[in-house]
Amino acid sequence: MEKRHTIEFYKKLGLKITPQRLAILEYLENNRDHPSAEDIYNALKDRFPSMSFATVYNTLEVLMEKGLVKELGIDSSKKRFDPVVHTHHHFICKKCGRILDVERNFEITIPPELKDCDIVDFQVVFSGFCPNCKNK
Amino acid sequence: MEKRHTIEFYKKLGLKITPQRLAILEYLENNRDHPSAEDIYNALKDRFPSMSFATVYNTLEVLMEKGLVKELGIDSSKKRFDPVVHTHHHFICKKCGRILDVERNFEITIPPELKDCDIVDFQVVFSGFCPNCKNK
DNA sequence: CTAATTGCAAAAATTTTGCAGGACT
DNA sequence: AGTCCTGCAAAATTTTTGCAATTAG
Repeated sequence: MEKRHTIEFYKKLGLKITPQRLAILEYLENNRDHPSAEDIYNALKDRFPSMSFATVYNTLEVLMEKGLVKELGIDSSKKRFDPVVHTHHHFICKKCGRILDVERNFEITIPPELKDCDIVDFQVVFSGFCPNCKNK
Repeated sequence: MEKRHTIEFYKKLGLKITPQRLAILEYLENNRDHPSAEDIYNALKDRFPSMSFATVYNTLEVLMEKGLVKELGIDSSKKRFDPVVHTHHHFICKKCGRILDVERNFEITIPPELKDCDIVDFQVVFSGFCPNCKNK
């Protein structure tokens, strides 16, 4: 897969490169855990003890504006972020909250009751219990 | 449609009937706005000035345990609740947050990458702009 | 009478914001 | 140099919790 969260890519967008942002980019690159803001913060605070939530949220905000990250509303307890922005689908574990990717093409036609809406996107969300949780 | 949020139904589940709960039941009955806890609280505080969030959340909790209400993880800014629990799908407006029901049967087979998961449910979430917001 | 429920208020958890100082181009 | 970014702390939102008083069955 092509690297997208790179310095070059970032510079092209006219964004300033800071060590904190680079670390966030690096953390997100190819990340498939659908981290929350706190996950990102926790993952980086060792290397950047001064890292603040403001920076994490600010960077995520910028990345979302540039289309490099999507906010997920799948986990009702907190926002999760997905650096994989092409259309794909998800599974969420009702017990541990783990979110898995589902890379599949579902043939879905716009339903008639939404004919007056401007549909931008759709996604399928499966829910249930992940392999780790299903036998407990 | 059969009434489900009735006193009889509620009593059968062994739950105590209080005026507050009745008001919440009545508010939810046939509600298609996918209200948040605050929406419910606001809708009822005139009639029940002493109504508290504890009661709203507590009642929703109980209703969820009994399978009469589902928590939606569609609106990433807050939890929304749906008194319509049979399988159906949704559209959310990216601008105003309105959630519309989509009553359709999508033919979706469990994808291979989830073969080791215990899938309980799935739903399709469309997003975009509702009729009110799409031309602004 | 007993156990469940309410309301209040405090706390917890998550996200947003203002602003001064600092870093990037 | 000028603008954007960071970090801190405070605030705003949403949700949860403990507990005493009340109420339903």
